[in-house]
This record gives sequence, C-alpha cells and structure tokens, in this order.
Amino acid sequence: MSDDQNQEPSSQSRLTYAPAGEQPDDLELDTLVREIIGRVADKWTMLALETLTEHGPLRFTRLGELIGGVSQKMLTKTLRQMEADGLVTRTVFPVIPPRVEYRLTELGLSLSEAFCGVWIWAEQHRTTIAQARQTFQERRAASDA
Amino acid sequence: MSDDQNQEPSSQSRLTYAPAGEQPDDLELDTLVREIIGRVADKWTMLALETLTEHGPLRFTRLGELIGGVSQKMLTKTLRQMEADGLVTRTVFPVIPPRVEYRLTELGLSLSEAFCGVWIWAEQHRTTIAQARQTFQERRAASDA
DNA sequence: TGCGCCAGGTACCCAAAGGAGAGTAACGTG
DNA sequence: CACGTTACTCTCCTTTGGGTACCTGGCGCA
Repeated sequence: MSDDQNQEPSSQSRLTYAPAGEQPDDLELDTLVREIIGRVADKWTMLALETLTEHGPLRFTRLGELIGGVSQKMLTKTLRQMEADGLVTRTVFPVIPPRVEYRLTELGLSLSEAFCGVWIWAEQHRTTIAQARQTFQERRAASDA
Repeated sequence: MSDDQNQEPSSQSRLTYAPAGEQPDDLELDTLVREIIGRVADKWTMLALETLTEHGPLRFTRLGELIGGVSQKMLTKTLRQMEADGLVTRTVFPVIPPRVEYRLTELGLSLSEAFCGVWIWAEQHRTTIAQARQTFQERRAASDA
C-alpha cells in the first residue's frame, strides 16, 4: 500500500477522526447532507413540524402551547430557522394585537412525511427500548459489584 | 370545556408554554416518545447508525474514521448510549491490542430503516433548501436596508 | 391613565455539548 | 527498554443550548 495519500504526519495527535478518503464531490455532497441532517434532526424542529402537520397553520402562542415545554426564545429561534430553510412560511397580519401565522410549506410537509417513519418506530419500540435500558443498567450494576 | 384544570393564575409570567390539556395517559406516552426521539434524533447517533448500516460491523477507530469529524469522546458517548438503548452490541475481544466490535441489533437496523426516508429527503431536497436559504438571506438583507 | 393583549427582542445566566490533549493498560517488536 | 498499538478515560477549555425575566408597540377597555 502506498501511503502518499495519507497526509497525517504522525498517526497520533489526531483525536478527531478526519473523514476517510472519498471522492471530493461525494464528500461535498455528504457534507451538505450532514449539515442539513444536523439542522432538521433537532428536537424543537421535529416537534414543531409534527404539531403543524397535525393541527394545520397555527399562530405563535398556540403553537407554543401545543408543542409544550418550549420557551418563547427557542420557539422563535426554531421557527426562524425553519423559515430560513423553507420549511414554513411566516405570515404577519397587520392588525392589533399582532397576528402571525405559521404554515408548513410543501418542503416542510415532505420532511414531516419522511420523519413519520421515525415517530412510528419510536411508538412501536418504546417498550423494547425501555427493556433494553433496564437490562443495560442491571448488567452495569452487576459488573460494578 | 371546564377550565378547572387550568391552574395558571395570571396568563402572563409563564414564558415557557406548558403542554396544552391532554388525557394523562396520552401525555405519558407522548412524553416517552418525545424522550426517545430526543435521543435517537441526534447527529452522531444518526451518522453512526447509517455508517454501521452501510459497512456492517466495525471496530471503534474504523467507525470513527468512516463517520468523520467525530471526536473519540463523542464517539464513545454515542456508542454507549446506543448500546444502552439496545441499538448496537459491543463485543470486546480479549486480545492485545484490544479489539472492540460494534454491530447493529435488529432494533438498530429497524431504526436505520425508519431514518432512511429522512436521508433520502435530505439528498433530494438539498438544492431546494440551499435556494431557500439564499432567498431568505437576500430578503433579510433587503429589509435591513 | 393605566393595564392587558400578542409576538416577539434583548440581556443575563447556567448547564450541557463537544473539542484538544494527555494518560493508561498490556503486550509485541526493534 | 523504549516505542507502537487500540480503545478508551480524564481533565481543561470554549461554544452552544436553553431558561428567566424585562422591554416594546398600538389599541380597546375600565
């Protein structure tokens, strides 16, 4: 094996693994996909997505109530990000008191559908997971003793 | 609807929205599912899941290389959590130097399949998202001016 | 005239996420 | 006898996530 492609001088001192060799265009695509995954695979994003899918267009406060346990700050931040990514539209009605409506776009709806499988998985396997955690705890407790 | 369950005294001063009224058992299930989602919908978990699905059983360092950009610390933490949730098995071969193999369980594989739709979604819509971000930035720059 | 309404913005703060680097065990090889 | 090997753990540090609280604006209402 020629190691001329391997540009790490000493095999040590690299504690964060660099991506293993790939074609540059594949790597580029991969990076982009990862970045997207990192953004949409967010707790609040997923919850907002699901809530909007279930209840249709909602205004700010109502959406917060339905999601539950979210602070204004995070709700605002999450919705701004989703808006930036084109997952929701934000419509401001110039009335007093203000009224802002959040509505899923086609893109947002398609993501919601893609995530649907994960929700179903979580519901179906929750008991299995709970059980796995139980046995894992017990085994660790046993190995500690 | 009776609001005798609604114990907020003044509608103000509650900046984090409490979950809107639901049946207690539904709420319990919901909490559990949310907790699961919060754990599996993690960046490193998803990447590890996908890597193990694509490459089959892997040992620690190789898995880190294939995932790319992950530190040992996070890799260890992620794998421990996945093990605790029953998504992977961790097999230690008592040899020198140590050899540890990580392998997806049936549960892990099923989750991977559930996530598959999200990966496909991300790949399919990446240009749309990039475009949405572009226009969002431009609109914000325009409104600033 | 002053409070409440909705949808935030902003400042302050703490906790968790996560990276960098060193250390470790136990053996094989030079 | 020192070095490399793997799969970690540990400490130190910075960054981010996220909660609490206080502020605005314009109108209706008491």
